[in-house]
Amino acid sequence: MQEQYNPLEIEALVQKHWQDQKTFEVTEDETKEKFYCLSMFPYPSGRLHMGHVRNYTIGDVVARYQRLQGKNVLQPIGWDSFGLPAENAAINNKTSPAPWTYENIEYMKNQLKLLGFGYDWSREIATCTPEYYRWEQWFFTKLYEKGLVYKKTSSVNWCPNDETVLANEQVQDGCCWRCDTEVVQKEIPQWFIKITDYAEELLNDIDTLDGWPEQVKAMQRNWIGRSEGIEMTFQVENSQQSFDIYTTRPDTVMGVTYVAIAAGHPLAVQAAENNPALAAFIEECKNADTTEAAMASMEKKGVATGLNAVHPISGKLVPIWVANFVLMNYGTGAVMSVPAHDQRDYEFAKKFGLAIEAVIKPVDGEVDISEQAFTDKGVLFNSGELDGLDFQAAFEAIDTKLTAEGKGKRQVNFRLRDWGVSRQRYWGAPIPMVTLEDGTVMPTPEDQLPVILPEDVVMDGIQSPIKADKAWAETTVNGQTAFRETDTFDTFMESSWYYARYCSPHADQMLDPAKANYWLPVDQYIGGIEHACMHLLYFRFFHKLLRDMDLVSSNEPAKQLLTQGMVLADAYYYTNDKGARVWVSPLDVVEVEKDDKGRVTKAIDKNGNELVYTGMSKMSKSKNNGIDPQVMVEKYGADTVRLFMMFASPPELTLEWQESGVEGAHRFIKRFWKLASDHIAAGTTEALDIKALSGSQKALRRELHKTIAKVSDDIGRRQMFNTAVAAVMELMNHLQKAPQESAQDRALMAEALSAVTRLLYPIVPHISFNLWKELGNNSDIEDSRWPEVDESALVEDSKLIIVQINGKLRAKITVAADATQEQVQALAMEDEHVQKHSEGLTIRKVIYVPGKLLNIVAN
RNA sequence: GCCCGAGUGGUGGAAUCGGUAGACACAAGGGAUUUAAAAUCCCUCGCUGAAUAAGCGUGCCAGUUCAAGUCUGGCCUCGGGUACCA
Repeated sequence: MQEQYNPLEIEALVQKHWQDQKTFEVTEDETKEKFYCLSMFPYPSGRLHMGHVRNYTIGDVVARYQRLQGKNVLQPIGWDSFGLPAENAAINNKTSPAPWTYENIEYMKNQLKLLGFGYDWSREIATCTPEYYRWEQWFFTKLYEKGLVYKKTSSVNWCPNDETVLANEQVQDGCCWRCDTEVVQKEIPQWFIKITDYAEELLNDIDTLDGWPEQVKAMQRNWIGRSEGIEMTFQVENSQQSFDIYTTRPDTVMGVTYVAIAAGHPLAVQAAENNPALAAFIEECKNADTTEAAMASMEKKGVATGLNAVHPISGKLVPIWVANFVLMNYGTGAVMSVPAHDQRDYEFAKKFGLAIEAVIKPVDGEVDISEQAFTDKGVLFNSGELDGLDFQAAFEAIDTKLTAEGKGKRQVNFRLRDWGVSRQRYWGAPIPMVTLEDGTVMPTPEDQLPVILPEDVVMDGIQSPIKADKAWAETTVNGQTAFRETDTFDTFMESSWYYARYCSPHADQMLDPAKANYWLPVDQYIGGIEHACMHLLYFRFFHKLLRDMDLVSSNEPAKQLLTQGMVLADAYYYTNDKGARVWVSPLDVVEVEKDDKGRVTKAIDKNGNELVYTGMSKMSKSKNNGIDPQVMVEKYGADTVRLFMMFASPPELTLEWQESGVEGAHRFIKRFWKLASDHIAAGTTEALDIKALSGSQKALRRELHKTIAKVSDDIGRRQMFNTAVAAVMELMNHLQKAPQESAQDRALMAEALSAVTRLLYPIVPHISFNLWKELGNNSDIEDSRWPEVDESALVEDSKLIIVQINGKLRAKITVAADATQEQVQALAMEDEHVQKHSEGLTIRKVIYVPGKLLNIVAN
């Protein structure tokens, strides 16, 4: 074996071996326990970034660990290849989205292979191919037949100059990013899937997701947002018209002093006919940014309609206002306003001089609303026959009264809204719906599926090619001329079921239920925390839809979920002669001076510019601080990059890219290589005789087996790969110092190297593959088993006890493993520091944590 | 705004169920080896302090406890999401 560690040579050979042997191709095998390990598939943006490397290294570590547990491990990969960036890139590069996407896939596929991920490449899928999206189209038509799909108008960002729909991302400060024209909201018909029909189940089943982080479950619960309240009807004064409102605080209803309706509400539109000020306000609201964040933080504005509503209980008249914070397409488009008990209503009432009437007071006190609203629950007053009731009693009483009078009813509401899947873009799966000449709207007949998206198109940068080409939409259905839908699906559609398609990627149906039920649910899913609500909810929703179509039998798609943090890097800039900041890649920084605390005081780039260091920030194009994984792999090898990624921080936290840390990881691998190669060069070893070991040999073997136990727990249960690596580093420090004089010294080293090779295998598979063979094993490390802990090696005959006086550390004493509390306490009292600090004090209490700690409480 | 996280030495982080704060690394400083350099190896390394004495120390302010980085309440700062970026 070579004395010098040469990663690029080893890695190429091992990768070729895996490819030739199809090491990671798997089939259903009922004799083995299965393990489905899935990382969120990448968008083929061009090159792999460090976020991908982190995500896929975590997945590969889990998959390889599980394989050594003897499981039948499926680890697939594919491409989430529809989406907006391809359209922008196509326009910039004067090409079309399809070739740009396919070239990126080829390039990134090679990059994944260079990192040595153990994927079953025979299952690779790309969502932009008709072989994939045809089944999505088919599934959508089935959902339509089941009544889970409907069409309604909904607003989109509209650029009046380009006459095109813009994504939220394409709206900057309320203007079009391309032409800077002010963006307006436009109502257009769009397709929706009834995710709200599954809201209750999606919420309840969160409780079954034991392997999901509490953080994600909490976010999903809040996102679905179940609430119990009362929907009640307000009559319009002197009119047959009425409108509904929903409230979760019916106890405050007697404090309603006005109602607010959305600008798009029919009553508002009607009232505006003879009210130019109101009409102008409604027009203004149309152009407002409708994202939730913008809605919540904008200035609250309103205009009175001049109409009054009749309070459903008191019969009093309250004014109807149009307010910019009430949304037409959320809830009923109208809200009751109780300024005394809702802070937003309070501020609105103060601003516009509306009445504020307190009707709730604390159980044991008076209510003070001179500064702000009183929003806690309490006891009703100023509420006629409801006076004295608490929240729950008031809720019941109001429900009973309104139900009897037909003016309202108890209702459960969800914050969750139905899923709008229509996009007015080209690079997506065409929505398989047609409109016949006679106006009938229906799904594309099954024998006309897939509706293929033409790939040979010219992008004009404004209109979708399938909208521009009028001939594309024309077809014949039921003997009539028909026109295809030219909108495409939201790309969340593709990413909602790819995990299931991987189980039978070439099936001539959406999925093969037998295969899907062998592999599903996913045992470990890994991806970014940013997907907590949207993707991960659609993913769960689709699984339930598949179940209700008898395609899968489980209720949830993934048992265990790991959400990894972002990757950050140093960012530097200098200011050029025009006063603009020029961001310099950390790789181009050639000279860094640090003070004696290690803080950056000066940095110079390769062109001699003096730089300003701004600390760590998310790797991004704008700060030019993205580190290309490929450059790092070429410099240090894939194993080093993988090791650094796993060691630098726990998977859920952000990771800071430090090249010095990468060098540290590289040094460790070289030490590992040298330890093994020195051992191998010294010749064969004899069998280990456990009974014959000396005290120091026993101690070393205890370290080895403690490490095996720790790494198994860290990787298998805790998913703390950083501490697993630290534990092996610690062991390696011991091994390097261990004498290699006797035959048993060498036998112990052989046991240790065999174990360490397998402990590190999931993280650094190439070097481990190589050393495993060099250590004399005939079969591949992939066919080996994870090392086992020898419990007898862990037994210790003495223990370290921490001695505290009044909770402060005063001594550390070593006692026999079977020492009693009395013996420990007696030994502790002999200690010089313990005596000094307890002098003149009376012992009040002694707390003993067996084998760990003794705390003497004295004064 | 709302929902969810995070905050520990010069730096990344460790402390798993309330029990030694700083494992393992990086950086820095010192030394060995070398003609020299690289590589490698050894030592020091939270703060104050002469100290292997003592005190202080986990974003801030309170609290619970024999004991708090960890639990409770209230803040501050940073990050993710907020329904058409993926």
